[in-house]
Amino acid sequence: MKSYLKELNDVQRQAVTRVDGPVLVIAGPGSGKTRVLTYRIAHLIEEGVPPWEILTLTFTNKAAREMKERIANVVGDKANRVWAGTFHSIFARILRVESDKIGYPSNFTIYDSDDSKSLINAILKELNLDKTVYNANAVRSRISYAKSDIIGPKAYKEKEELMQQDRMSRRPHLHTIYEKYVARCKRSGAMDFDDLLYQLYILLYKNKGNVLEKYQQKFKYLLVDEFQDTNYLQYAIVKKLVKYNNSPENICVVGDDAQSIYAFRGATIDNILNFEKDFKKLKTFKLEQNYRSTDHIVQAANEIILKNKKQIQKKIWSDKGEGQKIKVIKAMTDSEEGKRVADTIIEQKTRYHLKSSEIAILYRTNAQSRVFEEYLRRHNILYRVFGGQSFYQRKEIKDLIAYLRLAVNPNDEEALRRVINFPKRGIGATTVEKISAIAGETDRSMWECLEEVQASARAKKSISDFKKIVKVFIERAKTANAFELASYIARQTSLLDILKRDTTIEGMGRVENLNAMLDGIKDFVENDEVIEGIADTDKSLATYLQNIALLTDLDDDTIEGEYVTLMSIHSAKGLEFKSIFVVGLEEKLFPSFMSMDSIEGLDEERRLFYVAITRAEQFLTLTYANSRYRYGKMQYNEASRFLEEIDFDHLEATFSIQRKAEAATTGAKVMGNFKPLNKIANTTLHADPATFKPDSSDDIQTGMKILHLKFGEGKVINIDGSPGNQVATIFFKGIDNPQRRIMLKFAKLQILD
DNA sequence: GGGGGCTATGGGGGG
DNA sequence: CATAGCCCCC
Repeated sequence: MKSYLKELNDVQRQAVTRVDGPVLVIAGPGSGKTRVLTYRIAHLIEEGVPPWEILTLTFTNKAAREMKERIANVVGDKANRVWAGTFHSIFARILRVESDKIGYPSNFTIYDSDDSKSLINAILKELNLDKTVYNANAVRSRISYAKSDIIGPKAYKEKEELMQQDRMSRRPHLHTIYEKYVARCKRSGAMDFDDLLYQLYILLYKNKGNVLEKYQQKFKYLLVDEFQDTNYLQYAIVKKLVKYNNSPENICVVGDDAQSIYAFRGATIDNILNFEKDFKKLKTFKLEQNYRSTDHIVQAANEIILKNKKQIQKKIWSDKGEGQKIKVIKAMTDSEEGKRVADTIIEQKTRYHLKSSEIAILYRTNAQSRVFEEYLRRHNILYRVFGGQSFYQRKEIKDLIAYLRLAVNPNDEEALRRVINFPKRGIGATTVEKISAIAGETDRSMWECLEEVQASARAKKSISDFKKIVKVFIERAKTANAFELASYIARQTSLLDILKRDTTIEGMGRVENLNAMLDGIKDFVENDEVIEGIADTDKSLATYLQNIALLTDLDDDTIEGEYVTLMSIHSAKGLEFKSIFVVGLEEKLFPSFMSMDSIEGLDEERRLFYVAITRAEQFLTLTYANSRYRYGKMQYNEASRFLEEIDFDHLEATFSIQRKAEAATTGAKVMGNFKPLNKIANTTLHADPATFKPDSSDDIQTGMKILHLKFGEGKVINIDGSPGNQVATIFFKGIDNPQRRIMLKFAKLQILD
């Protein structure tokens, strides 16, 4: 047996060595999914498959990069020639080569979501539609859904169901916006994120020049990671590539329905379910052993996911021992939550010698990071925040990028609008709208009709000056490399000088950012390492721009070191840490108020919670705050229902005792919120003064069941304070504020057992 | 056309 | 709280 096969368990090995025909791997968290994928690719190569005939599609660049590294560990340099990347980046690469077949230039611009939104807002204005009703985000997600279901503007209009929904949500003109949006992207030579998939599908579907057969031949083996997060469109493309007459159907998909957390961008679990129908010769493997977490964590995860309706039956298990119980921290305010988490991190670092890099704080929304940053800074703990605004979304960076985009593709309207009057050159909103109107009437890009506008002599002069400098950029782009051009533009447009005038700390940060951007471009140009095969050796500015459009700051692995990781749960998927803090476990925050009104929405939130806790190897801490600042207002929150869904046995004593008592008085572990008790339960044992015999306070110890003359039966949770002044924290079930602090030297307590 | 200051509004996850 | 949009004045 090949040595790498010995590193696999039986099921993993079967999944790796079954190379021909369709394979589905259902992989629970921590079950060695990446190992199976990478070893499978390595095995294919060892069996003689040329690496460039293998296509691996992932969701993040990070996953793709990691996979290549791990394949290289087994097969060496050949790993570089495997096609491995995100759906978006691989498809963008193909579209760059084939775009002429669907009427796009090869130097097409990729619109990010800000570009899409601003285009939608421009269209709303032109159509005179109320932007509170036609909210740009809502419109964008509607268009995105349509594309993900392969419904173009024309088909959209003909689908009565969709039109009905739009009328119901008082957005009857949505299809018009969609139609205009698509037209505007086209005439700008731009594709949004969904287009990278949608247009590739169109390319394969139209099959001009037998481009479909070309890629069916090219990619003999296909692998898809995180298959549960694919949408209808992605699956349709995959099928186009591997399902045809006499196809060997060499496709392997890996996924876990329980970790599907991207329904909001069109992902559907149906793809896993349909997979079995679409590929009759399918062989399914289930990876159920968890190699990551200790048992309390694994079992808690199992219990939680059971609450969901739809799922593929599986039971995840671990042989790592029962491990630590899950700690629950209840804080009064968000600020206290931050403090207690920082304190706990210090404690874990000293008591268990955890390194910062082994710890992560995970939250539902990126906005929650601030308090944790504050307290970590106070404690001098290094941290790094992922997500939120990425480097390339900063204003100063986007401004420079907009000029670069124009130099590559002057039809790019969003770029043009962004910089036509920045820095100020006297082309105001009125003039821009006039240009836009001409463009709309004649269906050309704004760039093409710049000088046809009726305006004051001064405005016309400004416009022709603007056109002149952009033309210079376009010319230079043909000969100069990306770095030379970018530096030239930064100087010529005085972007850098303007920033330098701002001497505030933020202003200086912006100068640094712009310089860092220039350095980044320099790196891109000067990195002349040529990797044989398909690896990117294209140093053109167009390629650079398309690359960075698809980067997130999760992909920035240049910063290495000892820091605590702060990120959203979504971006933590696929990662693991010794110690995980899942924070902000409150109703309306997690689960999010946006998802609370439907079962499907709640189920997805629950899967998200499942993903969150299964990131932990040894320590899991769940926290919530009674009140927190949100949108500048104080909000009062109940603890998340998800906390209730974990069996008490997996929780640390304090919290589980409290919860047990509450469950006893409320009658059940019902779904919903647990509020402070306000009734005295009739089951509570009250002390009878006649038979009450207090024991000596010196004998009271943590964990004892005791009887108190006034409060009744209780359990000692903790004893602290200096000798002679000891204070016991006792939980009395069935009274208001059940947790009481009692001075032992005065207390009259009878020990029950 | 440009700039400052005020008010209203939205508010999630990401490629 | 952050941002967009508006009004007003230069």
